[in-house]
Amino acid sequence: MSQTTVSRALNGFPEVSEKTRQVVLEAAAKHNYKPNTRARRLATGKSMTIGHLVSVSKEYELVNPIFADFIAGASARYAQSGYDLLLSLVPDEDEFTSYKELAARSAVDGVVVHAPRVDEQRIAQLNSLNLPFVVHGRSSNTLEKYNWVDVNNERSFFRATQLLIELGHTSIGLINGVAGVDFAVRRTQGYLRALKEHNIEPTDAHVTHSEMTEPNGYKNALALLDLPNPPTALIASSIIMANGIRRALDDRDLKLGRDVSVITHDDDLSYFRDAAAVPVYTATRSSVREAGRLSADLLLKTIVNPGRDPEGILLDAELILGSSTKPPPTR
Amino acid sequence: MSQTTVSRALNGFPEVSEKTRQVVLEAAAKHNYKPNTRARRLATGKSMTIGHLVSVSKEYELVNPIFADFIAGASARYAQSGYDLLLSLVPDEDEFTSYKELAARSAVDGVVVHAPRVDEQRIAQLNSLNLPFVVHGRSSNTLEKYNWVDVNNERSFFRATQLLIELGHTSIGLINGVAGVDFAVRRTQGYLRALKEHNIEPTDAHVTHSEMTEPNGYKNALALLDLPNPPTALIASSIIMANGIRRALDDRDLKLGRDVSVITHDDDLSYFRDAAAVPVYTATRSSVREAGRLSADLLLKTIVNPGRDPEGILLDAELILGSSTKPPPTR
DNA sequence: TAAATTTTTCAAAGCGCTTTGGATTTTGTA
DNA sequence: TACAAAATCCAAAGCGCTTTGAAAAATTTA
Repeated sequence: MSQTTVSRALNGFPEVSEKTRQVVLEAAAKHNYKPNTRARRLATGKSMTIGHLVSVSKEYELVNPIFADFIAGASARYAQSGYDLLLSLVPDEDEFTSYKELAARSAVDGVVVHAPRVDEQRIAQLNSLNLPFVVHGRSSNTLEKYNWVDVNNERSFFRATQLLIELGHTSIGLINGVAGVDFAVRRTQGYLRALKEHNIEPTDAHVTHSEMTEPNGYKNALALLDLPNPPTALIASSIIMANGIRRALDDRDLKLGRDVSVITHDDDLSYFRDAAAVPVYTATRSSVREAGRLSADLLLKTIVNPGRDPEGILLDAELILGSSTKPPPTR
Repeated sequence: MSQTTVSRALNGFPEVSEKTRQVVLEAAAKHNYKPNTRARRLATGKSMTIGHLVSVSKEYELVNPIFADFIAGASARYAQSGYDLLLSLVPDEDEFTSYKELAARSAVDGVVVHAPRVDEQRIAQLNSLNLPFVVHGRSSNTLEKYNWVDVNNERSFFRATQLLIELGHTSIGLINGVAGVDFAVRRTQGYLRALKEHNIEPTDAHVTHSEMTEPNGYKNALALLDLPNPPTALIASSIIMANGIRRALDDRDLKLGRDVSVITHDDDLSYFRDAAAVPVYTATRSSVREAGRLSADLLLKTIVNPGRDPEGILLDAELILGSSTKPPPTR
């Protein structure tokens, strides 16, 4: 039997009879034959690989656990479609160099951009490279067309803030992600809009920005709690920070919910799933794993059909009522 | 100039003069030329790719944040040596199928095995595939030779338990990882050995096994705290569980350290780094990122030199004294 | 200067597949 | 049965590199 026939049988072409296909498939199964990835990729001109570049700040070497869940969602889709996932952690200053290198050596068919900034350069750069990509998040200050999957951060944090105000809180802290990263900016916007709509004067010192680690949640919560007029409620950008906030409250002998209300954004991380009947945290919840799935779908669609117009998918976070929010304590 | 010369110039062969090499390098840099990965891999017969298969329990779809840090450590080494990292999340029941497939289609030059069980099948299977691999952890019940990088779990937990006993605790709970996973078994062994050496009768109900999530830390801590004779100290297998334990103590109006002592294993995760002058948690600390680096080194060495005898690297966790351990409260 | 040696270059083969275009076989129709 | 059409198969080319083995150029030695 010729090589051609075998190749066609395995790749599901119609030019081969069902009978021979069966013979081929059986023989392949028997000898555990799988077409050599390297040869196949060269012959087809496709890499069948999606690149995820996770930028790591050189100084701190942080890897956000959120990536793990996002990638878990995406990975399943890639596998379904026969794609491999190439993961690369790169120092953030030369992330574009890495994209360019991947494109130049034809190592990937598409890439996912994580954590875009408000004024993200990578988007225009990738468009100029002609490498299909999807952004997890958005970039407010760009006119480029691009694929993205994002949560409605502004609206979520508006609602969260509003909820606290309606409970009677007038002094609300925001423990946000790194300044300049798009989602953090939008969250601050939502927070400020809610304050404004209720005629509450915002206080600069009530908003903190940092990597969303547990220690930073702790540190920033302490900073806010130790203010002369401490906020009675805190909004956190990550459930990991919320864990740090709990620790800070502990240190000050304050009780979460009773003394200080907390709302957190909840990415529904698999190791922090808040699935109790009454959730522990009142939260704006949106599964980052689902975002990973959707991003993968979008990217694969774009790769298969390169002419496709870029698309944006906006997810709405649910506002989940838990036991971490109460009216402020009466003095 | 011939293709041969260019190839040799770029790949650093000595047969090309320094002058022509410079010309080639400049031209390549100018046009951002990088040899096509697909063609190069076919020609060389190497995949220049390391596979990380992370098994995901189908039921819960959990992705342990520990992987993120481990992979971060490994990734840097791969990049240095020109290797790509292929990440694949697979349902745990068919993990070997995935290894076999990767090997059959020559997609990777080596793989990393995560979270081996006491009676791990994958090790013998991989040896039979002749695919270089390194295990993060060990497998007690196998006679196979294999590369591994592990922490001295037995000793660490022995020391942790001993410390608590010396502080005066006689009732100590262990909130461990999933039963049957090698590291969890060894930790239990260390814990039991310390109890035995101090003539403390172990109590079955004082040891819990589960995925090391925050909710499980909470749940298991509550279960222990609500026992008729609750332990006065807890040992946790992960700092994420320790966060759950803190929440459980909170719920019972107990103070960490003062009312209940806690020691946790601390993988030095980047989002949970306990770097205060006086660490929050007394902990057995060992950087999982460093383990990732060492694993990568070991694997790359094995790939370059296939005849190499398998090697094991045993890391010793430091016992870090923090503020979460005190003598038991006097009644 | 000529021969021997070393350095530098190159044409061509080959990596293991997919795909093209044509040949062969089978099936359907008159 | 004979022919056209459809189904099935195959030989060979090509994917973009690396590597081999040999040729050409440069250098050294006699």
